[in-house]
Amino acid sequence: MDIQQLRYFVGVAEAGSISRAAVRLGVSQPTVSQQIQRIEEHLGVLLFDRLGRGVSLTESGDALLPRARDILERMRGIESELLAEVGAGRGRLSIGAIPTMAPYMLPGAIAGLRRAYPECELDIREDLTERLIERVADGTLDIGVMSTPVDHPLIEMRVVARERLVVVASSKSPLCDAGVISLADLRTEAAVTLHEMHCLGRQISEFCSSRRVAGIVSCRMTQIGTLLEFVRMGLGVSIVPELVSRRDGSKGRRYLPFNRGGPSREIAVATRKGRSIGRLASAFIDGLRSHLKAELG
Amino acid sequence: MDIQQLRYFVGVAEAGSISRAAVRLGVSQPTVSQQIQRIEEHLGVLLFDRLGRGVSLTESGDALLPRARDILERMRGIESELLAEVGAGRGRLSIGAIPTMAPYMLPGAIAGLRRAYPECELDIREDLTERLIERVADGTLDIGVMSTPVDHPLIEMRVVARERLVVVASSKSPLCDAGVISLADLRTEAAVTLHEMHCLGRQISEFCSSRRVAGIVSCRMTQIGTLLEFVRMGLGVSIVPELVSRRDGSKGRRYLPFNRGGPSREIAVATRKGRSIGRLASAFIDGLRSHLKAELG
DNA sequence: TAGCTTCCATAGATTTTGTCTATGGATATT
DNA sequence: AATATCCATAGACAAAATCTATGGAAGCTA
Repeated sequence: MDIQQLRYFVGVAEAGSISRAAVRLGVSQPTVSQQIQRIEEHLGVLLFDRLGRGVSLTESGDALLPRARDILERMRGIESELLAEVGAGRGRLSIGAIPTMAPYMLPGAIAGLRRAYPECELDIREDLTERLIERVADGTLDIGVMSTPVDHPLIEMRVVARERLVVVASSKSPLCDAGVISLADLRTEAAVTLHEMHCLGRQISEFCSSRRVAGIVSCRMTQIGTLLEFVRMGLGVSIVPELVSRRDGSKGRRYLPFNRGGPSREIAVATRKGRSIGRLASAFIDGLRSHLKAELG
Repeated sequence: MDIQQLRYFVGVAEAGSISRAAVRLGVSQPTVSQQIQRIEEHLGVLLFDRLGRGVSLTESGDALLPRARDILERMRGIESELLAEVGAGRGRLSIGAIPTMAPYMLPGAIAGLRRAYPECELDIREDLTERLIERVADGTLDIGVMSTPVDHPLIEMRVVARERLVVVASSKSPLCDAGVISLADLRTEAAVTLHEMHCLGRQISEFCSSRRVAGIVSCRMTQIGTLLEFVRMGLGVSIVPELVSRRDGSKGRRYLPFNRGGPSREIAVATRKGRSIGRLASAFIDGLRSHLKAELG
């Protein structure tokens, strides 16, 4: 049984006549006759009594009518509701971010998303780059927020911003007097760095070694928060992303920019290659980009 | 958009792959590909991302899936539910009967109907033959219970029984001694008869005049009940249908059959010509027929 | 009652649509 | 790098929906 046939059936029931229904439906009378016959044959019951002057529903036809109307109604509703629903951003978006970005970027980006699509469901996950890449590749995550470079055949990367790295030191440190840091300043400082399980940790150590800045590394932390505590206690200086400073209300630390050619990292969004970007995902990326633009200039 | 297309869509969504879905659905892979494309074109959105290794739902596809499932479910349900509903006799049956039959026949016939189809809705109406015929002809009534003859181009009559008419007299009447009445007996009796607005009234008066029995008609009643009261009070004898006697618990009256060649009336069911007889209507007619057979022999 | 109109069903032609086979290009898998 | 898998396209074929033309039955009108 076919949608078209149901349409004809309802048409005939409402018109009370096959030929009148045919006119309304914009087809020829035999067409309607034949399709009605086909439904009747398919169901094995007569749906209309042919009365010479039009037709009238039989008991079975009467039972079918509301169901047919219902289905047609739903079919009609599909398109508009579908677009409305997608447009309203109902639906789920799963986002992953690396630990050195999540706390500093997601809240701002998500605030923008929620403003545009209040009804969306979000699923947030924090994990290391490699794990995030796997999840995006296998479809578990829609979006991964991380740093470049990432090389995976199934992953497409979109760079949304660049974030400078800055030096953080105890307020009592003599480095603070300079106001601006040059690479040479760091050679003599004790340093507290992030563990290399984090891509940020690797980026910093690569940067330092490439510039021949082999500071005295005393500790490898797994969280930026811990790192900051060590710095405050004067156990060394460190290098952290610029956004960390925006969030730090403590008086015990000072953040010092590099003078020029200082290190930075790219903030990028990873998606599954070939997969279309939904409106939610798209809105999130936009929100992230504009949030970072506002914060980082 | 087509049911078949929705079926393919759901199939692909469940299989996660067009070719696997094609196998499950028992059609070729290009068939499914093409129909999916057709829906996408029709809706103007992509429903699947082609990932090289199978496909996966887009945001829009995800929104469509539950609706598509819903519609398919309802389509699948139509046939079985329809037959079940009609089979269960859910639905309405409107019955009309003439006043000289309704109280004596409908209760018994309807009892049988309700036993078979407890869920049916009944709409009972009592009216004179002419009015009933109109209602049946225009479809307001499904069934009319009345007596022959009826001649109307849109009405089909089914005789279901024949009912003898009997004489009713006061217990004190000398007629009671005979036990069986001959026509000659009536010539000398005062008679109370039914108004000729009732077909029964006309039938009786025709019968009498054709047999040259011109009784002394003292009154024309519009209800059999009233008639019986007059008889009990000894104001005359009357002729009533046999079934009336079955219902009469009073000691004040006696019912006396005619000896032979006595009057009778046909009990018939009127339906709209060309209109199919539903299960409820059919069950009612059967119930009426068997009830009358039991009561009248 | 005769004639006209309306209405539905049927038949055959035509077009549209659904489906198939064959094939090519793109993407994983070994 | 070779192979296998998967989806898209093209062309052929078959099924179906639809159309026009026509016939028969039933109401309406004079």
